[in-house]
Amino acid sequence: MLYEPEKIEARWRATWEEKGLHRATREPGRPKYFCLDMFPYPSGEGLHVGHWRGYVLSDVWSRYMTLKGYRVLHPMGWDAFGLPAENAAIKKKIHPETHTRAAMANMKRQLGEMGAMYDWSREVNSSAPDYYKWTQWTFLKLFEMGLAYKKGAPINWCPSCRTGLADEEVKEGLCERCDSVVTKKDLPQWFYAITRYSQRLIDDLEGLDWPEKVKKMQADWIGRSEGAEVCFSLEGHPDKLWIFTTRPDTLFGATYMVLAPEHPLVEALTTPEQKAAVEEYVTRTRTRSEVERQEQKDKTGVFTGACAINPVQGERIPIWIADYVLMGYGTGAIMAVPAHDVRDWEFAQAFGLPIRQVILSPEMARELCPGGDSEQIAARALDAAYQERFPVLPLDEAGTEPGIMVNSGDFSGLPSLEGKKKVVERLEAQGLGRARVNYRLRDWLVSRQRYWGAPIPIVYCETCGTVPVPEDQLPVLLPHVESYEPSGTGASPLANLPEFVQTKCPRCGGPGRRDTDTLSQWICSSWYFLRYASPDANEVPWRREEVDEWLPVDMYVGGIEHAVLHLLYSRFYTKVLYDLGQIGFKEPFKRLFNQGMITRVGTSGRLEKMSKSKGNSVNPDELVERYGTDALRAYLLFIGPPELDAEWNDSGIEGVYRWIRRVWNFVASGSFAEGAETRPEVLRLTHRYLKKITEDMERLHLNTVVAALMEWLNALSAWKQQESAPIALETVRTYLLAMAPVAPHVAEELWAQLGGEASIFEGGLAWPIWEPKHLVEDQVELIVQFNGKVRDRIRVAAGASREEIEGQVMALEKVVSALEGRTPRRVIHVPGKLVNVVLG
RNA sequence: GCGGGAGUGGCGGAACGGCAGACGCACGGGACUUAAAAUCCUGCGCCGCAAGGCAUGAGGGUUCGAAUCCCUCCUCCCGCACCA
Repeated sequence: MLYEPEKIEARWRATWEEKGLHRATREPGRPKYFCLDMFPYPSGEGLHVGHWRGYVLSDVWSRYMTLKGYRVLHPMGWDAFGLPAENAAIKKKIHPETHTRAAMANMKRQLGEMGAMYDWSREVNSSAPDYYKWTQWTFLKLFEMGLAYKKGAPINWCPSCRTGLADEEVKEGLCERCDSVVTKKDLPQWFYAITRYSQRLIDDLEGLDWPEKVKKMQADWIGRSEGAEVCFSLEGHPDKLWIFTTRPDTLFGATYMVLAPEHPLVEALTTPEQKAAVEEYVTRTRTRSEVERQEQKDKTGVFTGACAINPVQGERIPIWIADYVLMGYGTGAIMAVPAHDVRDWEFAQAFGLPIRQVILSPEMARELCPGGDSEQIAARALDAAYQERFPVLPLDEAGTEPGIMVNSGDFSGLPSLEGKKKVVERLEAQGLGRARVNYRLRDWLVSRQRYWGAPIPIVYCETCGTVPVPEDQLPVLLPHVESYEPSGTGASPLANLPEFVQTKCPRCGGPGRRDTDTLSQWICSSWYFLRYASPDANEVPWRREEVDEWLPVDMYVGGIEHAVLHLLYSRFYTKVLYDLGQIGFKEPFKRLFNQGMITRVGTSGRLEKMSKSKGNSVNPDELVERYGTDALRAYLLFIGPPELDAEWNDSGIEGVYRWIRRVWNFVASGSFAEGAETRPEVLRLTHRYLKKITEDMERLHLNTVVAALMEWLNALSAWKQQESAPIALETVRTYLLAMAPVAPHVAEELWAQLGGEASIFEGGLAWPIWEPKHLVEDQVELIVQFNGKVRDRIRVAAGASREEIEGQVMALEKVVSALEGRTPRRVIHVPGKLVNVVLG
């Protein structure tokens, strides 16, 4: 019988579906396992083998966990609302709704052919009213908590996507989706106050079984930094100027101040003589994009004409404005210490401002006091400070390292770390400062000026103001429109629909206008994993007992591109819902796995991430037709370590296809003995590979799992050929179980051919366990080395003593001739592995 | 600039203090075939007829023993990038 995958694969998938084999069920006594893929957006271009990689990985893992006896929830759904889906539709000039429906159907067919054990009864679709009703509900919950607010501010604007963007969606000044240069635009927008969760989002990273890289990317993005706020009074002006610094120990070295050009005090402070220059600079800054700012890193700025008073020694220092100080961070103002900050140094150099050293680095201290111990160094530094030797040593760059405070009044002589605390203490006592922690994270901009999304459930009423749509009036349906292209004016396409916009105020019944923006797709995907627990719930977003049953997600598989977008937002949402008492856990994803990309040389001639637009995509449909799904699955595992990128090789799949066919022929052509395996050699072989495969599975080293399956088959084939006695059926069945997660269709078929009545996946706890007793050998081979180089090998009895073995080694012909009568300097004996004879 | 990851045959990779190159791809030789495909057997890091020597980006170090640990450097990839 020939191996013809097309004849068995569809049949088994139909059988699995009929039996409801992949339905996740509640069943007391068996532990649950939630294995989740990041849900895709329906693209119309379908899936390429790069997409398959992650899905195959999670499916192999789900099937393995099933065989280990877990009740596995492995669902799939569609991130169907939002920019990616809408842009895909616009590109094809098809209405997003029509396009999305067709794309989902095609992708669902492809996912079906993959043979993944998805529980399709739980499919979710974020663009369906019964889903986005609850997306809107989450918005209302955040609104009630005061976490959703509207503010007018210059926002990130993508002129190509014609919508506002969150900071996380801007990469190096370019739009994350379309690479256009992001500009600034003044638009009132909805924000989520994610910054209130900054510290918790950092703290809870610790317990997560995630790649360290992703945890670090999140921690860096949130960007905690400890320092102090310091109050400067202003000369001839009643207001105070608050600044944030991480280096209060350098306060004596502040030689000028800088305000962000947007700082509220700029106008009031600027003197008449400087007014024109300052206004010109402010206007210029406002029109520059992030990219322009990044390209031109030379420091620019203008003097305001005003001066501030240093709170520690009363010195007058000039106040400048410059765009290297950002309004969005800290207080939007800094004290500049050019001697100890590289940016301030550059600015001072550019504008000829004074540089005063107030920290003596350990190297300089040594130079001033050669050969001295640390006390002498400190004393010498003190001496230098008291004598007001200024600067202590000529600086040729900013010294940012900690050291000893000098030129700092009675703080001189303190190590800078201690000085930080002392300076803050004194400022606090005088009411002129306080310790303070700042975060780099900004609040999350969630409104989009686009059509294809969940409408924001808010009504504006002239008498009641901003009124949330009551829960029982949800969903606010997205109207079907003919013209859905973004306007680009900042108004969403929905603003052109009077029948949508004009409504009644839910509070007073008077005339009201609906909010016409839609919610970012990142909101739809910030809670979808909860919906899988109760996809059919109508009256609630999810049933508490079902969420408690299945969540949190035990294993989450997806690309690293979501390291700070989706994963940060989902963690925030989970914490908010926890605070609301809606769920009982604080982190959504216990374990995270980022699969590597599949790359291939594209039209550009370079090795790039696979995608249709780069002309390097490989369609799985054709490969499935030619080699079958099982071969493609196995090849995507075999291609390399799953966490690393891998280059697609067109002929690489041949190897795994041949392996599967050899398994087929091995089983189909064989006559096997009934009952258990008795020969220790075959048992040893079986358990050796079982051990290797189980251990590699646990570590997710799926490439070596496939390699071990190949080796195991090669060994069994060789054994079958050379021995007259047939191999036991049990041995073959064990092999099929071990290969089942990788190649489920062929394993299932051969299992049935060997008389299996139920599905190979139905056993529960069917994963074969390796047993140490079968691995024991009576003889072991040891390597014999001279000076660490392999020169010979010997077989010794497994229980042989050290003396026996070394005696045997010393008697070896090669050893005798190498020694030439001398005594070895040393003999290293690693039991079970080697004997290393160290010659003189 | 700062931070992280990676450099092993013609190629993908394995080993992660103890036999470097498992398992495959490609390629060479052979069997079967009228022939081809498929399949099977066999060879395959480099130098050398061989014995042997040399080999894990480069150089140093630790160790009886280093692809693996440490230091310096080079190259590539990724993240962040005026966040005070």
